[in-house]
This record gives sequence, C-alpha cells and structure tokens, in this order.
Amino acid sequence: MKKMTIQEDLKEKGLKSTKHRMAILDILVKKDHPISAEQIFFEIQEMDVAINLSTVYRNLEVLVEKSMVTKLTLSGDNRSVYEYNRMVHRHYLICLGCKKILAIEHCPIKKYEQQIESETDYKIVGHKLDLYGYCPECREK
Amino acid sequence: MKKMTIQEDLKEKGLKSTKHRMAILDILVKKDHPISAEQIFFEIQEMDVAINLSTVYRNLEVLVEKSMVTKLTLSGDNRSVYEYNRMVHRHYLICLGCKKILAIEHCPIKKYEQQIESETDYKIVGHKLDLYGYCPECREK
DNA sequence: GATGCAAATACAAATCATTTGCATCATTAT
DNA sequence: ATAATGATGCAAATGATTTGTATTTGCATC
Repeated sequence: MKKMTIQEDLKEKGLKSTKHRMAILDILVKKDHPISAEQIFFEIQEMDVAINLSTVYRNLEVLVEKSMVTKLTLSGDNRSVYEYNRMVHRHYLICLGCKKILAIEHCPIKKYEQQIESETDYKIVGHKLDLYGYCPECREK
Repeated sequence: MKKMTIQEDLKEKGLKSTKHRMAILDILVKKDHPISAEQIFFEIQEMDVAINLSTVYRNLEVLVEKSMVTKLTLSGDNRSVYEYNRMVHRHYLICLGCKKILAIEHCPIKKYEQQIESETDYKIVGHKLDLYGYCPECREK
C-alpha cells in the first residue's frame, strides 16, 4: 500500500473531506496519545473554526467505522478517548494522579492469547491491556 | 485473616447490613463473572424484594469503596459491571458475539510491568487485560 | 423492648456523555 | 453550474449514573 494523504484516504473510503473532518484528523494525527471528543471540540474552536460537538461525535463515529480512528474506553473514566489509527498495536500507561496517558508499543500477549485459545476453545481476535500507575511527577506527592 | 461471614465483614467496615445490601452481595457472590447494576436490580426484584435502582448504585459505590466489590468497564460497552472482590487478580475474555464474560485467573503480566517501570520511570500499581473473541457457540455463525 | 441517631432508602429530578431528528448547507461527480 | 448525497447545526432525546431530600430502618444504648 503506497503512502496517501489523508484526503486521498478519505476519498478512497467514500468520505467527503470537509474542513471539520480534516480538523479532527489533523488534531488526532498530531497526538501520540488518545484524547476525548470534548478535547477535540475545544481544540478545533481554538483554531477559530466553529463546530458543533455533535459533529465531532458524528465524525469520530464514521472514522472509527472506517478504521481511521480507534476508540477506547479506559477504566475509571466514563468517557471514551480516540486516537488516529496508525495500524500499530498499542497499550496504554495511565497515570492515576494526573490522568495523563502514555502509549506503549511493546506487547507481551501473543503467546498468552494462544494459550487461552486452546484452553477455552474461543477464537481470540484481540485484546486490551492498560497499565495503571503514577508518573514520575505524581509519584513525589 | 480468619474466615468471616459477609455480615461480619460489613460490620467490620462500618456498614449496616440491610436486606438490600445483603441481596446485592448474595447475587454478586454467586456469580463468577461481572454483571451490571441493572442486572442486579432485576435479579433482586425477581427475589420479590422491592428496591430502587439508585439504591443499587449507592450500595455498589460504598462496596467498591470498601473493596468488597470491584467495578470494571469493558470496551465497547457504555456501562460498568461489578463483581464480588475475591482478592484474586483476574482477566476477562469477552465474547464479541453474545457479550458473555468469562473470567480467567492466569496472568502473564508481572515481568512486563517491571520492564515498563524501568523504561518509563512510572510506579505501576496495576493493570487491566481483557481478551476479545468469539465463544464456541458464536464462532459457528 | 423502647429510644435516638446515623446510615440507608425511595423517589424524583439533575447530570454527563453521547446520540438522534430534521432542516439547511457544502462537497463532489456529472 | 447543477443535482444528489453526505455533512452540519441546533435542539431535543437518550441512557447510565448521581444527587437532593424527606422518610424509614438498623443497631447501639438505655
């Protein structure tokens, strides 16, 4: 698969490239950790672009559906966060102090999945692993 | 720590043992997988005990606070589920077909946690690992 | 067993994130 | 340029959960 711009990617997936959709993707592409719909909403307004929160949600929904964005729910928070789908499998380290989210690329689960598959006779298609702790700054308090 | 009844446990934690609280705990103790507040609410009504949903939520809240119950949020569902805290570390295997939840006791994460601790300088206090897949019945479809 | 007080409950209303209906507007294929 | 289809704004609906408040109940004490 050759490199394509976000616009081309949208077109290929049958999505129009509107300024709102582009703004949402721009923001997500720049982040290396997931953020909430509301944060996206605020950041777009800071760019002096008027947008409605439901537009953010609706866009996130289609982008998730088209696999351009990943939606995740982290324990202890009632809202979802979203990140640009870079097609890499990731885990998260969430600071229980400041709620900061760090992405981690190394995954230790492959063998475990196979083992559970044979033990349970389930077909395992994915997993979610989040670590919780305290970042260096919050650790001091 | 010697064995104690649920009533003694409640008393020790400064909680009164009401019929509602007992009913909630009875239900959770019997389940080997987490269930939602609403499910608990329905099951109590099936026992011909009148109860209000907010009572269920308020009880779950104090029981979580006192570590008698564990609250968890599974990906793709907007509601929380609760289980009796048996003081064992568990993971979950969620069927994407029928949403059935299976608890798994084996945990492969210890070494990984240590590794991430030294890489990130975070103090890791816990983690959450859920597997997603299809159970034997749903796999056929 | 009766009493008092704090904790627990019912009920309705509030909240918070998210979704939806619908009229209007913008993007893109033709 | 135009039409068709998809995207947006706005307000209202939703669904899970929380909260305010008046009333009731559990339980330690008399």
